Amino acid sequence: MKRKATSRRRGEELEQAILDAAWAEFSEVGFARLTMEGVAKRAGTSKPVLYRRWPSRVELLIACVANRIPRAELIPDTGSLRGDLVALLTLARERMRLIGQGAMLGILAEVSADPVARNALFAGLIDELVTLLYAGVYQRAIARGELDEAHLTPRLRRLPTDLVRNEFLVFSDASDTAIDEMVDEVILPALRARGART
Amino acid sequence: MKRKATSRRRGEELEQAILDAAWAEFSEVGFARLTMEGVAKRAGTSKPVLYRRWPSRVELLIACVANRIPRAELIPDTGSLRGDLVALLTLARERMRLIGQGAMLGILAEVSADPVARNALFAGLIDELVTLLYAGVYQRAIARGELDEAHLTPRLRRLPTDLVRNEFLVFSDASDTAIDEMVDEVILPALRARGART
DNA sequence: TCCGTAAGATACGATCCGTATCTTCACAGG
DNA sequence: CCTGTGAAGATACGGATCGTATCTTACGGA
Repeated sequence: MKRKATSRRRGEELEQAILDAAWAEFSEVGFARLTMEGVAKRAGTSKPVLYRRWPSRVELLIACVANRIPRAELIPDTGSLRGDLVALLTLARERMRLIGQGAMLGILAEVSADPVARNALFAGLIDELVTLLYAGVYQRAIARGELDEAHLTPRLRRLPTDLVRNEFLVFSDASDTAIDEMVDEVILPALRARGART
Repeated sequence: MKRKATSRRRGEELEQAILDAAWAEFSEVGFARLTMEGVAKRAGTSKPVLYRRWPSRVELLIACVANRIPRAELIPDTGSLRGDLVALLTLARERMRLIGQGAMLGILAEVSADPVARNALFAGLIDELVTLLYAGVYQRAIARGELDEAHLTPRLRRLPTDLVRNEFLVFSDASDTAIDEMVDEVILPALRARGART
């Protein structure tokens, strides 16, 4: 990854190269062993260049992850609330697998004392799934007549993502079986109890 | 915290003094800034003594927390499954408040790559609440006739602790309102769906 | 062509991990 | 009461990595 002596990148090009290098380094050595020096070397640059853009290791990682996660995907319409829920939880799982348990925990831990970075993280990565769930899956179910707006308390809106996130943070993955359990034993019963017809 | 020159503690006495010092240090500077040297100094001993007992910083922390958390508490019999569930979730919250979000995330993060420490954590701190839930709350509900053994899938046994843990890990606390929501909007409906009479 | 700005290289202080080494004490067994 | 053993406690070390300071060099606009 050594760069030609007479080719010096700048601005956007350099920034993207660093983010790519950070992702590659992260994929290779994992969150815990990722170092600024390693990223710099892989990107063909040096630490001060990184610190000129991100104030700390964790902020670089957040930027790197936000840069890599596919944004605003659509949940396919499977024709039923149950199918859509399974699709959403599966999408959530794939995203979390991309990041990995160690990195999720590490980022959350390092961010838990810093309200600014915390808000950035939530706005960029955490709240989006809930929005997808509500604007896509739940709204479709309402259109189908399976759900009513009034059934959806804030807690029930968050429930699916809460369940899969917990599974991932504590048990490092969510199996297909686990997803089915969440949907059939928890989410759908909770919705039906408030009047959903599924 | 300097010790008298001619008084050398050993065995159990020394170990407890170290755990107390670790807890004091943790309460004062927090998880992220707790160092082995700081704990040793406060305990009036030195790092090698610590490393003779615990193989790493995180294992000392786990032992320290496990030592401080009140063990095998009883969930009061409130006369109903709902009341018992609220009591359990409240107890879980108090325990987590004692530890704090930062330390919970930090410990989970450091342990996520180390299966040995991971097992120590689960055996000492995580599984116990589920056992309390099952052996206490759920068994009483079965005796009352509110629940049947057959209603309790593994997922539903874990559900209450999963919910409150997620709340704490992501939002740093669980309010009374949040606990009520979990019980009334999620847990009880899920149990009723499988035949519980509550 | 020339100059300012940022890139890139290097070195540094600081912190903290986990270990090795060595001395000193407490307790047990004779 | 005396002495040997093993753990306690002090100190120092190598190694990693953080974030910063300093300096030279190239790019690109005027």
